[in-house]
Amino acid sequence: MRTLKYAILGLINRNSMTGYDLMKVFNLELVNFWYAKHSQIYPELKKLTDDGLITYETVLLGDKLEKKLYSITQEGRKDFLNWLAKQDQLEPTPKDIFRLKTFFIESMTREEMLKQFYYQLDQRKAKLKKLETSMSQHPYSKEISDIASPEYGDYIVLKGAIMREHTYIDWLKGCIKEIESFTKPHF
Amino acid sequence: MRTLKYAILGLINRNSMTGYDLMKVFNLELVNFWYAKHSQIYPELKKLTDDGLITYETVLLGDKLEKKLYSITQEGRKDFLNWLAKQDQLEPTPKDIFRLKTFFIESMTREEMLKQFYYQLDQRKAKLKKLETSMSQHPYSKEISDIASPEYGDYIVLKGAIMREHTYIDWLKGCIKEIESFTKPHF
DNA sequence: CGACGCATGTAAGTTGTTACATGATTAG
DNA sequence: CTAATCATGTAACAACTTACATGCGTCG
Repeated sequence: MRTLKYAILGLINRNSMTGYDLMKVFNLELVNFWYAKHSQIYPELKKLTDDGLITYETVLLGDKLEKKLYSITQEGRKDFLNWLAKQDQLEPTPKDIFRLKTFFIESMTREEMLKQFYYQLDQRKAKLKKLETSMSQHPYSKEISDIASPEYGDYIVLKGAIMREHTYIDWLKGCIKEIESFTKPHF
Repeated sequence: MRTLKYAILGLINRNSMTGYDLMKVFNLELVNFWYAKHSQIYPELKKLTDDGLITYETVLLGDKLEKKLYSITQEGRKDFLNWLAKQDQLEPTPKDIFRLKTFFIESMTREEMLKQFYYQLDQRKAKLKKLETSMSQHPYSKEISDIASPEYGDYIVLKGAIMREHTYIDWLKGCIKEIESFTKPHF
């Protein structure tokens, strides 16, 4: 589906940036729905340049360090907007190792089960806290300005990530409660 | 992480089965958290056999059709249980093309946005309906019998899938409401 | 001057998808 | 008889990860 291609085009369409910038944006801002290592980004940038969807100018940082500042071309923007407007079938449900382990729960002892669930719960809570911190610092959450601004996109996906994390936590808590009610019930 | 390996070991640990059976289980029962095509399953079965984690006996279906019925070995079970008990760090958040498109929402017109969101909503509702049908037919939902049965694992992951789908739908509805309130507000 | 961050790339390997390829069995 | 399902595999490709590899800039 070439999703990385369009993620890169979309970001460069927002602002001209370098491969290094892209890497940071992916792994800090977009990490809740897309990401890529630099080893995947640089070859893709080369490909997109060859295809005429982006161009770059070399910029000096200090005396020697060269960086490539990429901009989108007309053709690139057209390709991106076309992808964006396309209606997609639902993707397959994302894979989830912890849910897979949960499926096999009958092969664990109750202690193991609970240890697993509590460990997940701790980590999920920490993740949620980070997301809520981001939200509290987000400009859009303070003042609903314009639905056509890039900040609005940031804002609603962040809201979605928080909701998703809440639900995962609720599921974990429900499982724990149920398992514990079976562990020490008859007294 | 060799997750496919352990998914296969876990399933064969539950019941001896063929590659074809595995394919069906992945794409019908486990599809909400793991899946694989037959082109990935058959080579993996070969590998696991070579590594002594599973064995097979050839069974005839009719006069000629040979199928390989795989069973787990002691070594395989040990490997599987070891994986199951291992505490994992949180995986990276699953990728989601629709959330990515939502992030780029400022490059869409309001009509396009809404068209996208409503289309997603329809599909998600249909998916939820299917999940709820599965749940209503699930033996465990009728009579909470034993937490140590395989059905319990089935049941709680299905419950989790329903919760996840509900939340996705709530998010979509929230976005639609917000966008519509901006589309026709000042009259 | 040392640590950390900026900056860009390649190589090897794993995982997963799509397509190619074949043939038997069963239900209507 | 024919379509759907059962059954097993390989080949080519795409996507992604981990490791290798190098060098500059800045802050303390």
